[in-house]
Amino acid sequence: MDTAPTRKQLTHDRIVRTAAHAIRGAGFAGIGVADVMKRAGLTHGGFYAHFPSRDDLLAEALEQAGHDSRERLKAGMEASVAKGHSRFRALVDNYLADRHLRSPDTGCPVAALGSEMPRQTAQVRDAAVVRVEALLSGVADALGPKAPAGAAGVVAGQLVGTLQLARTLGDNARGRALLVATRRSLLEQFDSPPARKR
Amino acid sequence: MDTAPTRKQLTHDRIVRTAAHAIRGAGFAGIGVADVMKRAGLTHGGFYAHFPSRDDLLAEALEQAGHDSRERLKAGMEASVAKGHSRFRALVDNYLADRHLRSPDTGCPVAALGSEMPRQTAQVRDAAVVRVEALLSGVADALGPKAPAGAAGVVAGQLVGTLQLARTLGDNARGRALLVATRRSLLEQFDSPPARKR
DNA sequence: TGTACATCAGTGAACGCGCGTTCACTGATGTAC
DNA sequence: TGTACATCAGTGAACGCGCGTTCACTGATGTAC
Repeated sequence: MDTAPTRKQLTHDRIVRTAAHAIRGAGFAGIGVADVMKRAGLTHGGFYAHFPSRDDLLAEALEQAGHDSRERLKAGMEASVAKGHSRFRALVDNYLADRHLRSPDTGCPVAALGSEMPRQTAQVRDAAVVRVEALLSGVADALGPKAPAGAAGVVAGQLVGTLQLARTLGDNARGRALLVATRRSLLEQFDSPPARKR
Repeated sequence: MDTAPTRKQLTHDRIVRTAAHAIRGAGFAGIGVADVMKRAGLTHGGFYAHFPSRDDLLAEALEQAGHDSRERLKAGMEASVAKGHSRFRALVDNYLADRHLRSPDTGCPVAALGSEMPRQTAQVRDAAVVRVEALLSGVADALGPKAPAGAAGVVAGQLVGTLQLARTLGDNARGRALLVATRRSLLEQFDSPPARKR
């Protein structure tokens, strides 16, 4: 039987969740042990009772961020599908939503950390690869079984890159125009019939 | 008349060029003043005779990286065009070349730093926006005047995102497969006749 | 062409600060009887 | 139900280190006569 979580496990979870937001908001390099502990309502001294090293936290936080973000995306997609849109359109509209421009700390960690991932330690990089794989499988799932081989990778790259460029341009007309153009392009290229009949 | 560069200007340039490689290889957060000065063959004390602050160096280095990378891309594209490929195909083949996977420090700074850009100080962010604009105009140029509106943004996002994902997966079969699939997809979607008649 | 001096570019020691990590400790929680 | 003790989770001071930045200085370069 699953035992109830201990006090320590609850605290551990709280730290990881805090860090999962922090890395997406400030980058791997932008967060410190003391800062995360403080935000979790603790003092930094207790950190090493929970994690062997800062890198262990980064790896766990990355995983948590992936789960958070996936959950959020799923919920948004279900709402879109309920409105009659294809799963692919639901994915594209939700991933490239204007809202996602503003709040990187609750969004996709691959978009928030993409360019930093190849530079991390082996441990963190491994967790990053798992996140990329999860994104690819999520996209493949939304594309459906009839999509051409390699389409998931193409679409994932497009989603991640466009969101980053749009965030760099800013939460303004130019950034949003980039999102709009990319949503349209992806739907034209990859959307399956169900959504076409408007 | 253009005066010959002073010794100081030459040194300044050397520091900027060194930093232009360093930021692409290690990220904005991954390089320090002392480190860059050492790599440029100097001691760190002299730094502030050249730059008001570290951020000033980052902004200049970003600009330099953009110029470097654009020059390199142009040269590669000219070779491809000489072989009879369209300008767009030349862009795609060169930007998403396997070689680009391995050497981020000589490649496109937008791909190398994309996810870190929105988090920088206003000064560095401004330089980043200029880099994104330069990428967009380079892509628009390769697409030619008949391309649909917004296509440059779509293609730029695709190039940047795919390269990042491929780098995260690694310089191996999986990373390269992502590049191959994206090259094919971009050519199918956006390439103009000249290159089609193989 | 040679000397005297001013300017310049780069050196290296020092600063305060925040980082990741360690550790002796305290007070709360849980267990034994 | 109540007391005694062991275990546990979190505290806070301290560590060595490297960071960005400052500054008094030195030695090389350039200019004046």
